[in-house]
Order: sequence, then structure tokens, then C-alpha cells
Amino acid sequence: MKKKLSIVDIANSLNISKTTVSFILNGRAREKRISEELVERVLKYVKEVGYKPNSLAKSLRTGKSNIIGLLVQDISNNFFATIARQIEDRAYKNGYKIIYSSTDNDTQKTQELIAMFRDRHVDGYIIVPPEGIEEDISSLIKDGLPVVLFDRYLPGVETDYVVVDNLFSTYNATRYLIDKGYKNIAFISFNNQQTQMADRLSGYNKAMTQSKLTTSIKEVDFYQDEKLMTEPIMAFLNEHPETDAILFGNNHLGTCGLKVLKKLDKKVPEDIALICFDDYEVFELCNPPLTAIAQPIDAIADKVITLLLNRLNTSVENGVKQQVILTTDLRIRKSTK
Amino acid sequence: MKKKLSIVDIANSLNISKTTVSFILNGRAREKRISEELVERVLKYVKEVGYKPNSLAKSLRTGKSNIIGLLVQDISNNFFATIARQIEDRAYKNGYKIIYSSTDNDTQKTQELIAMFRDRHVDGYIIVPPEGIEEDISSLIKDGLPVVLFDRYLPGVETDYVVVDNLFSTYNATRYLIDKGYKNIAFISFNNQQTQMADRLSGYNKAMTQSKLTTSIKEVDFYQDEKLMTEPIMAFLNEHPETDAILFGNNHLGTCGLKVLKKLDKKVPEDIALICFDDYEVFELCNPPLTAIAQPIDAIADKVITLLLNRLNTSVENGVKQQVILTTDLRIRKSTK
DNA sequence: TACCTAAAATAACTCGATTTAGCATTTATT
DNA sequence: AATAAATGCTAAATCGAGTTATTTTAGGTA
Repeated sequence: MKKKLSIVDIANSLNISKTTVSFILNGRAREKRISEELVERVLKYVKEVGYKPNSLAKSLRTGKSNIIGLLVQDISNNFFATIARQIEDRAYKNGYKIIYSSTDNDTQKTQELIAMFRDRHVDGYIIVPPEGIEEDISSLIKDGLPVVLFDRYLPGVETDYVVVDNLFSTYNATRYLIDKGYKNIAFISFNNQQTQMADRLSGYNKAMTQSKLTTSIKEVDFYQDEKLMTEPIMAFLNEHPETDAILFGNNHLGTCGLKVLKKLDKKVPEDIALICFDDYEVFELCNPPLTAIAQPIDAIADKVITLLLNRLNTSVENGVKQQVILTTDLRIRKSTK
Repeated sequence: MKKKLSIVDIANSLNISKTTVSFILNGRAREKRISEELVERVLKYVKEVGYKPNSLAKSLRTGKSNIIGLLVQDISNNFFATIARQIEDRAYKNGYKIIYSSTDNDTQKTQELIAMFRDRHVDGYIIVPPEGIEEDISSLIKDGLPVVLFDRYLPGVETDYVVVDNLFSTYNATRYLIDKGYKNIAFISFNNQQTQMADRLSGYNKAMTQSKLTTSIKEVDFYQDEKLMTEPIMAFLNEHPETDAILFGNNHLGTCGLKVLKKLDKKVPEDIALICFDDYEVFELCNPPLTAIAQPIDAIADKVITLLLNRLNTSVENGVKQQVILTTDLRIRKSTK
């Protein structure tokens, strides 16, 4: 194994000081009044032998790593995977690498991951925050580290974030169902207090009460295991046979719901109408195709990374945090009459 | 921003040398005959102030990073995302972090990423290799770095890898179609020479020629953009109206195919039968549900990370590389008569 | 008391870069 | 000619650890 060249090797080979090499490689040649001729000689040699500075050493000295830490809830969920992918592309184009992990919405795991990222001198953070992580995020911000949240925000914490207008989205979808004549509309959601879910619930509630309809809400716990997710949904539908429409809180619940309805042999939309928050391939291809509240995935990814790159570039700590609220798109397909 | 504690701060606070602190923290106290009493005092204090060694400095000195580099083709593809997720979990449980990226099957991008990983002193590599990357992989191996490939392998390069029995899988699926009486079976695949695709093609060819049937192969280029993928497929089907069954080379082609058939208003399986390599939610939920060749995702992820962890733990460079070939499962659903 | 040895701890070097402060020359100014 | 300023480059300190080689201390022995 031929050992890697260091800046000292370069300096020695050229009989100059490593300081000079460093200045030249960091584009400070002009500033440091190093002769054109020497600059060229060094650059040529460096290229010739393929020398690449050791970025660990560089990070140790400068405190910068050119790494962005990305914490999503679950990278195997299509919504997060697609966003992660786009963020990754933009990051690379701007000279940043991504180090990522799934939080599983687990507070302790997330704390450990944030600590790990910090430890690695990550330059910026993109986080889909679980509940109870307020302090850790605040601490990052207090220490001047750029943080962008998305999908949900933390009410007590002032930070940049990108979310969609959840409340209006479900309000709008519920109104759509009501206008179609559905009366027993159920909302199936996750049992957690995060803003995105709370807002989706509020939107549903608002539309229902406005129309003087009785709400029917089922909150289930999140599990990776499919059975543990489908069983409570099935139980709920059996207990509420009057249900004529369902609004699902997210794509995961929607697909579980589809499986349940298939098992129960319910016809969509004859027996029951469906709308799901989040859109993806499954909903477009299943039969009938599902009406869905589509989040603007491209725009979310774009805003998130743009916000973070801005923070990273303007080292000035601009106190004003940006809150971006994007709108969703109700894609009407054939799962409603 | 309170600055982070360093080992020197700890040493100073306790009026001892940082060497001693380092020895104690690295479990070499006994070996270095440091008194029980001091060990306890140091550990207690370190815990008290929450000191964590700077891992960059540590990596710089030791050459180890406890980071695994993961290069998949596309993290937003369900197959890779699910495997990535499981690898991530196992890695974390074993004290390793993951740094990942999508290669897009782009050789140059992959080369840059490998260089970047190397540069960051990544301890081990998990790679879904694109074509033309043989030399870079060989170079890693020559330098004693653990590398595990999956999904495909590189014929000229001796390394650990985990793949499925692609040839038999498509042979078997094609036979299944033939036995059902289909005669004009098309194979739609990607236009590349990688082992997994080549083997899938061979399996199809073998079954067809064995039964003296004429093969009908469409190879399309890969694009992220959906339109660019669906158009050639649609063109192919229009040119070959006799086609009574299609075998798709992977999940991406399968979903594109589903969309095309929907547009052409073809009935499955009445007008045309379908089987797709790779299985996932869409195929289970679409109507009719699709017969699919399911790869053993859990087993693949498990084997990959187990192989790598073994290499990482047994610093001995055991020359014998392991090749793991797993079997697939033909999940018969209703997309065939 | 002087000497030796094992135990306990440490000074100094290293990893590979960046950065600060400064040293010779040469050129310009008075 | 003496001094100041500009030019071109570099020695040494630094980041925060791990590691090697060495010193100090305590206790036992002759």
C-alpha cells in the first residue's frame, strides 16, 4: 500500500515550505504575494502526483467539515427518501457531503445522533424533529450552528423550517368529501402530538364541525411491523360500519388502509371513499387510483437545502429565521364518487 | 457558545498528564499500571463534565473513523432504501456510522465518491458498483480496505459480494409463463452490461430457447424522468402487438410498464400477463396484484453488513473472499392467467 | 546509607493540515 | 546613502487526540 502523500512531501519535493504550498492550494497565493511562476509550478506538481489534502486534518484545524447532517424519520419511507435524494444532489453540487440517519421518531436515538454529528464537526443540520428534542435543537442554534427543520416544526423553538399548510390541506380535502355528500367521514392518524399531525387533525375537525358533522377519529401507534398497524385499523372499521369515507393522515397509514380494505373486500369508492395525505406511486397505480393530498416534494427539498446553503455561506448570523409554508395539491382520482 | 472540553482541559483540571487520561479512556489503564484510585477519579470526572473525545483528532491519529461508506445506485429506489435502512440499523448497533450516497450508476461520480470516502478515512465500503469501476475497487482491496459489493459483482475483481441467483430467477419465471401457455413473452430490461441484468437476460433467453420460442427483448436506457422511460416501452408494445406476456427486469421498469399499460388500456392478465423482478408495495396493492420475483431483502442486508463487520473485526486480512448467492421467491399473484 | 526495581506518571513526538508572525531581499522614497 | 515599503517566502504554533520513550516516586534490599 503506497502511503498517501502529505503536504510536507509536496513541499520537500519542490524544496519549498509547506506553508507556501498550503497558501497556494487554498487560493491565497495572490493575497500572500506568491509569484505566479511558483504558483504554477506547485499546481502542476500537485496535479501530476495527484495530491489531495487530508480532509480530516483540515477539518481538525479549521473546524469545518463540508458535511451536512441529515436526520429523517425513516429513509425507507418514499417521502423522505425522495427528499433526501434531492437534498443530496444539491449538496454535492455545492461541495457538501451528506451524512444521514433515520431517527425512527425516537427522541433518545435522535439525541445521540445529534451528538454524533456535532462530534464530527458537521457544518449544518437538516432535521425532521421528533417530539421532545427541543432542547437539543435549541442548543445547536445557540451555538451558532445552522439548522433547518422540515415536515414539522417545534413550536417553542425559533429556527428555519419548511412545512406544508397541513391544516388547510386536510380542511380542504374534508370539505371536498363533504361536498360530495359523504357524512360519516373518519380520520385515521398517528397517535402523536407533532405539529404536522396535530394540524392535519385540526383541519379535519374544522371542516367537520363547520358542517355540523360528527367527527370520527382513530389514532394508531406507529410500528414498522405491518400487522401491528393494520389490526387496529381493521378493528376500527368493524366497529364503525357506518363509515362512508376515510381520510388517512399519511402515506404509511394509507397503504395499510388499502390492505385492510382489500382484506375486508370493501369496494372503493362504492362502499367507502378514500383520500390520503401524501401521494406516491402506489396511489396512482392501485385500483381505483387514490385521491391524494400531494406534498410539493421538489419544492420542499429545494427550499430546505437552499435555506441551509444560505446560512452556511453567509457566515454572518442573521438573526431572522425563515419559516416557509408550502401549499399542497389535492390530486383527485377515482377513490371518491 | 461554551467551547468543547479537550483532553488537556481534563488533565489540567485533575492536575495530571493528558497521557494518563488518554490511557485510562482507552482502557489501557491496567496495561499501563495506573492505580485503581486514579482511574476511578478520572472516569468519574469525565462523566461528570460530559467530556467526549474529538473524533476527528482521534481519526487523524489512529486512521480509524468508525464510519462505513455506503454507495447505492439510488437511495430513493425502494429496494435500495430498504436495504440501506437495515444496514444502517445494524451498523449503529455495532458502533459504526453510515455515510452514504447515490451513484446514479455514474462511473465518474462513483470514483469521486470513493475518493471522498477514502479521504475521510472510512473504515469499510459497501458498494453497488456501476460499470467501469473495477480499478477503483481493486485499488481499495489492494490497500487492505474491506469492501463488500451487492446487487451485482465485478467479474474481474475478487471481493466479497452478496447477490441473488438472477439467472435462475428469470429462467424460473419465464418457465412459469411458458407453462401457462404464453408464447410471445417479452423481456424489458435496462441497457447495461452489469452482471445482474446480464444474468436476468440469460435466464430469460435460456428458458425461451429451451422451449423453442422466439425471444423478444427491449432494452431501454435509464432516466430519472418518467416520460423518457415510458415512451420507449409504449413504442415497443405498439410495435409488438402480439406480445402476450412481459417480464420486467426490475421494479422501476415494472412500475413504468404498469403506467404504460394503464394508458394503453390493456387488461391484465386478459390482454397481457406480467411478471416483475423485485417486489414491493405497489405490486401487492395494484389491481390485479402483480406476480413478482421477490429478492430476500432482509437476508441481503443481513449478509452484507455481517460480512463487512467480520472483515472489520478480524483485522487479519483473510485472503479468502466470500461470495454469497441468495435465492429469490416467485410470488404468484393475479397478473397471470 | 546507598542502590535497585517496580509502579506510576509524564514530556515530547506524531497524525496532516491551517495560520500567525516574521525574516530576508529588493525596490521606492526622501 | 539611509530609510521605508513592498515583495516573496517560511519557521513555528496550533487543532485534539494517541503513542513512545523517559522520568519521578515509593518501597524493598544489602
